[in-house]
Amino acid sequence: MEPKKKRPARRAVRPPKAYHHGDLATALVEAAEAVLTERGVEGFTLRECARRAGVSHAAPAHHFKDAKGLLTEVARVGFDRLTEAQRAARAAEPELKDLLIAAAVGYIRFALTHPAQFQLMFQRGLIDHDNGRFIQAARAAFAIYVETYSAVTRETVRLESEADKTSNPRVLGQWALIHGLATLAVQGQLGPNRSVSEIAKLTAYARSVLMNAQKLDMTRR
Amino acid sequence: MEPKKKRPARRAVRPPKAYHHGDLATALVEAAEAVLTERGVEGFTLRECARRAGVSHAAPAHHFKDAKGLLTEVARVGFDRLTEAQRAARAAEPELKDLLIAAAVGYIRFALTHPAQFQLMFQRGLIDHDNGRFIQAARAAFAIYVETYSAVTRETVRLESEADKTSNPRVLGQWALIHGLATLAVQGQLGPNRSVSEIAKLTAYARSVLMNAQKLDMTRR
DNA sequence: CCTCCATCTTGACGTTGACAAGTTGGAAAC
DNA sequence: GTTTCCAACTTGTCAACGTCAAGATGGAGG
Repeated sequence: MEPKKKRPARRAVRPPKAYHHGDLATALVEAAEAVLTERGVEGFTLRECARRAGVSHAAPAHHFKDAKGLLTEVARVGFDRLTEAQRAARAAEPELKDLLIAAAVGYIRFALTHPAQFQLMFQRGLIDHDNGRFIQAARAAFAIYVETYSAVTRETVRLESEADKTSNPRVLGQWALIHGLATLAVQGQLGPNRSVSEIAKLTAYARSVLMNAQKLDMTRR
Repeated sequence: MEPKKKRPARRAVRPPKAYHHGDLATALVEAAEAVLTERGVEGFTLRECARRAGVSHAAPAHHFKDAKGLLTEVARVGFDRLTEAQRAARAAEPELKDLLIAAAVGYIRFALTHPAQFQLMFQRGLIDHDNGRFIQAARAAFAIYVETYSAVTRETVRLESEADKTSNPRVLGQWALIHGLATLAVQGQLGPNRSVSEIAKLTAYARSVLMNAQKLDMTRR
């Protein structure tokens, strides 16, 4: 990335900042993201990431234990982005009643614009699911949605433990609907996408599906 | 699969039947399924499959072009099983109004009992999505659901082209909901599963979510 | 200036998917 | 019933991968 900004002569003491390379950890994460977008999840290679970062093939081991470690970090960043995507989409929506749909569209748009990352984030085996920071990031992404749901429906939904995700069938149903739409779209099961116009069309579809579901939800309440 | 039926002395001319090995193609598919269940999608190895089938590492190439070819066939078989699971679940349900939910539970139960296969079936990059037989099998699994939906709701839904999947927001929404539940459950996002009792609990949850959704759907109609 | 250690490199090992070339054995032709 | 032939399978090889071990390097702290 850009060269380190402050105190070019002396680097800060501890945190992962400037070393011989500059900041290999983040450089590797960015390289990994690029590889994922270009070659997909199954085309990911640790050595390729090292190559793009301009270091030897064994260098990553000093920042991430192994390939799974790097991928876990990439997934964590992905969840942060997903959280932010929902937050931004929600913020851009003026109508209170459409907040949930806006967040959902943000969710789906993220999935469609970062398909490989999205696939990685929800894939067992490639990620260390015991990593605390990863767990926290993943939970935050869901929490945003619960929070929005709560705001729109006036229901008080708290997310205290993992089990709570399954405790409210209404929230679970909504989340599953959105996640299902996102995964089906990403995997091309809803017809070929890729192009920007197709993505727009799909989010429009998603919007109508969600509108429908929510209207029903409201009708019943 | 079963040994050739006619003319035990003489093998039929063309179709993949008994060779030196017996029926390597199916043996490889079965080995692949075993590897997937034991080691997961990312632990899959062509050579391991060959080993389990008792042949050399290059033997699979004569039946499947490459690893992707074998995995595509495994995924195709998986879709056949998914179709059958839905059909069986539906057949066991006496109440007409609950047919759709029964099929959906069959869908989710399949996903939970064959997690690796399910993940493979809906994963880009590992599968040849241009393979005709695969496409047909995948479409059939969805067609079962559309058919059931149609039977329950009296709506006439035809599945003529790929684009039709996205044409009816009602069907798409239902499918997405179920698929979302299945994928989230498989990836452990709804809490740890694995155990049989957990699976039962999850399908019960799914049933209630679906009941809720369908009741709303009915209310509105 | 010197020392130390995190960072990075070099080299190696075992394993993988794919390819090429050789072997085998049963069906078909004679 | 012998021969021919070719699909099915084997052996050998290659580049690339992830991981480990051991060496090199250079900036920070003494």
